Amino acid sequence: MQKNKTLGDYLPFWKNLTAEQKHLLLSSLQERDYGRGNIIHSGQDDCIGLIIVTSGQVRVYIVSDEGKELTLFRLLERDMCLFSASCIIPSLQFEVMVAAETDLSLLIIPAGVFKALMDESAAVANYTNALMASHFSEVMWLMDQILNKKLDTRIAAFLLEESLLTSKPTLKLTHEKIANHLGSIREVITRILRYFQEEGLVKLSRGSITLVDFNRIEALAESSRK
Amino acid sequence: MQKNKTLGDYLPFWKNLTAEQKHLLLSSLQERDYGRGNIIHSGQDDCIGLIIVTSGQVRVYIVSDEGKELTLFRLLERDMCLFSASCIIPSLQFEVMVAAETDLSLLIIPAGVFKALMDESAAVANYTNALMASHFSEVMWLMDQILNKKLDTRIAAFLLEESLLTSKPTLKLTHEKIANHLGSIREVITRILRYFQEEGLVKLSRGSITLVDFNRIEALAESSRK
DNA sequence: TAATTTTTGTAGCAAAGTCACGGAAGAAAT
DNA sequence: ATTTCTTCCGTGACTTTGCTACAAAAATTA
Repeated sequence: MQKNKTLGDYLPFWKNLTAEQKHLLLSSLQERDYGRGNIIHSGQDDCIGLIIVTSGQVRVYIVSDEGKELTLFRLLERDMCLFSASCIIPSLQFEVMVAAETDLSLLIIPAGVFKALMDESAAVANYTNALMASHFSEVMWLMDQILNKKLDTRIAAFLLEESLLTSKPTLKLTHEKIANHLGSIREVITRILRYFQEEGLVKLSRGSITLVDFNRIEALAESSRK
Repeated sequence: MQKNKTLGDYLPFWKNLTAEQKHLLLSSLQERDYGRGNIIHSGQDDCIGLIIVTSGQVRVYIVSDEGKELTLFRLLERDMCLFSASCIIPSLQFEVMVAAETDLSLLIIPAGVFKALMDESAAVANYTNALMASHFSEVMWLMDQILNKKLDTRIAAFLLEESLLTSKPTLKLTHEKIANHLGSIREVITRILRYFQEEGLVKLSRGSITLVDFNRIEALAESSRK
């Protein structure tokens, strides 16, 4: 890969860097591939660095003491994430998991290198700011969903999102996985999907869900989105 | 007030500023007082600037479409908050409310001034970063509470926090206000407080709650804190 | 004192989470 | 090909929390 060209493409602050800084970034930059399901980052101590998704799909989520999960957001191509470099921002005090949802490739800027750049360059620091703010905004949106929306609408929205990501009407998903995304539990998802099926919205079978009546699913999801 | 001395005291990045920057800050700095219950900041458009609490107590919270509230965190003396200056970080895309919980005094750094400093100074930008990260961390802690803890333990913890803040065992609080803090609803709070009273944890009367059995309240709250 | 507002109580139902178990579908092993 | 095993799903009974609606009690104001 032509790292030089690529990086300038990914990083809005690239043009504000000195030649030395660019060189430092390029020479320390790592490329790494992960297989579907692999953990990229786990908890506070882990600090591989800032990641940039070049292909594939990443899931950022939290896990409670009892093992209940909740997806905070996903990263697609060109997205970046700070949480895998939480050690460079000491006041970021919470545990997140970052995992590969598909086979994927990342660029990794080592934590130490990025920290150095942040300390030197206001442009880098401000970009970091914007990045964290956008993650923060997604989490606040999620907070509103959890507190104020009914689960059926959230499931409907999630199913649509999935079929959009995979471009298929049939999703290879277990009820458990849906529960893990939405911060709910398997039994409740089963219950509601069953109801969806009775209503003719979806067709269920072991390990897969086929969206049948897109319009009505969308109508349901709408009331969660607004 | 000796603004000079004070500001250097409040802002960790003060020593990294140039003389001009210090002057800019000092000359633009505002001092403002708010009465208990006043709204300091409301929603996206409002952008008075970065606030520093010099005395009193601030509540930062969100309000849903249906009017349900949830306290994100509080600010005490010496605390700072970015949300009243969300316009300087365009990717901060959510609506928060900031209100005076007691009579209080603030220092206000106008948004434009702070933005200019952030753009010039990596130290300021990085401090902003740290500030946002610590707010973010508090919200993530809250997310865990909401998703994974039972309401009775959250109420117990909240009552203790209140009695710590006011240094009194009798709290002047309505059930409604507690609900607004915890993102719940009045009836449920009433129900659980009633149960607390039956168990001899608290003594209730209109508009006030007296903590009776601190030990058992703490024991309950413990299971939410860990 | 009467009228009004605020706060609390309560009942009944709905939604979501928890617990416990069983059974079915598919994969792996023999 | 049959058995074993694992993963996934279905279900019922129960708890917790939220929602709706209404009423009573306490404080405030007129």
